[in-house]
Amino acid sequence: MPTKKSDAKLTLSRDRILTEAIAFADEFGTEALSMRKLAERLDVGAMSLYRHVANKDEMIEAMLDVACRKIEPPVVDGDWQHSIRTSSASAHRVLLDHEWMAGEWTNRRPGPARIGYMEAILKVLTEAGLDSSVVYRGYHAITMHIVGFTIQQLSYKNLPDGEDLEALATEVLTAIEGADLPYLTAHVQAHVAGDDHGDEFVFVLDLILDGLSRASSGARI
Amino acid sequence: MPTKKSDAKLTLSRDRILTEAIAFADEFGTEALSMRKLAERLDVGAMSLYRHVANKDEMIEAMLDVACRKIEPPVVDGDWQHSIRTSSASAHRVLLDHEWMAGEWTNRRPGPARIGYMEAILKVLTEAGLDSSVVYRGYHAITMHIVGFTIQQLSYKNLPDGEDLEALATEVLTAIEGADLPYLTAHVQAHVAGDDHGDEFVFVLDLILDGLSRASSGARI
DNA sequence: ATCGTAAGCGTACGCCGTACGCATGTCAAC
DNA sequence: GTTGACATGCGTACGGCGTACGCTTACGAT
Repeated sequence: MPTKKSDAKLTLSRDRILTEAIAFADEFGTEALSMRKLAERLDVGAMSLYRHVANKDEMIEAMLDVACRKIEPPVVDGDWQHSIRTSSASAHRVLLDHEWMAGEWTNRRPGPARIGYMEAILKVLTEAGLDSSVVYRGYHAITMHIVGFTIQQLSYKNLPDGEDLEALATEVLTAIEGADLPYLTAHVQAHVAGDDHGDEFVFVLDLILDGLSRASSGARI
Repeated sequence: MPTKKSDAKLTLSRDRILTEAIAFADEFGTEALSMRKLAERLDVGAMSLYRHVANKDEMIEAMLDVACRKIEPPVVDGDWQHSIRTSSASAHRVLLDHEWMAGEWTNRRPGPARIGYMEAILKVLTEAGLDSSVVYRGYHAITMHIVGFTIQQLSYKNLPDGEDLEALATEVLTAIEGADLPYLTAHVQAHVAGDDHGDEFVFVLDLILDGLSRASSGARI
């Protein structure tokens, strides 16, 4: 036990814990993340972590919020649709960089960074002059699209090549015997053949944005 | 230990296990569900369950699929939008009846029932004459909306009265000091005041459906 | 030199999922 | 009726988990 402590790691800190926890989750997923293993990575005892985080749940919420800071929120400028598109692309990118985020996003309470992001979206939609009911609903449609699309996308991307077909075959066999699923088969093949998921993402997003602007000037509600 | 065994519970079976597990999850959530507690409810030893389910994950997937059977899939008739709307309302209802479902939906592999549901949606969209790329994207947009909307809806409905405001206040204080969040505040108040969530659900769904039919005949892609 | 305080950590408790192998009830074959 | 195969239920135990509790140590202020 050295008297001077500067021999090895820097002193433990909340930031260091969260950074390492995010790196761990990026590599192995939040399911595999345990306080003991995280502490080992940081060369400290497990209980030392609890000086800086309240408990595991609070830590994961904090991880989520730290990662959320990397999302560029939309800004109010002339073209609200462009602004939302740009910010959504950023969010999509971040969710793909940290594959554990999308799953946690739907289950955890928002922290400061995510609250700021929510506020920014609502502000842009409101300042764009959309009807308040359209703002209200549009916010949900946009955020749901970002997270939902990413989740679906990640669920397809586990296997390197055309091994989705194997997965599909398994599913077909598991399903009602003798049932063939022509439409699903075509859908999965489209997924396997599909080159550019970014465009898929923007396609549906634009569909939502167009619908919002139309709904706002129209007579609906 | 009685020689005759018909004195108490019927014999254990996969169906009985899944039914009880679903009831448990409905009441306490999947997070609180443990094999030991489930076994206790069924008046059996914990390890007995493993004669009928491979492990906990497989059991939860099976629970999800059993619950999925309650969703009425869309049928091919004259009005594809009406058919999708009706089926989506059914799915929405089921997801609200079993609050644990939406969270698991995004994280688990689909079983037979859910595969059948997927197939039915794809069939309806295809038979409606939509362009194949629109089918492909529309499927995602629709299913994402159903699950995503329900998740958001459930996250707001935990507190009985206007206690959302308390939650918001906490969040505001947690966020950057001195930052006020006028747009978010308005949004939450709209949520609290909002009477009919069913209409919100249909509003965004219609927005998607309209966009799909427009995208199909239009020049996009 | 002393002491208050905060940071790190060792131990232990009560959960969890589940591997393993034994006990028991059922039923077919003789 | 006996036997043996087989499916079903279960008791024990292992390793891992989150974390409560209280001790040790380092260090800055006095």
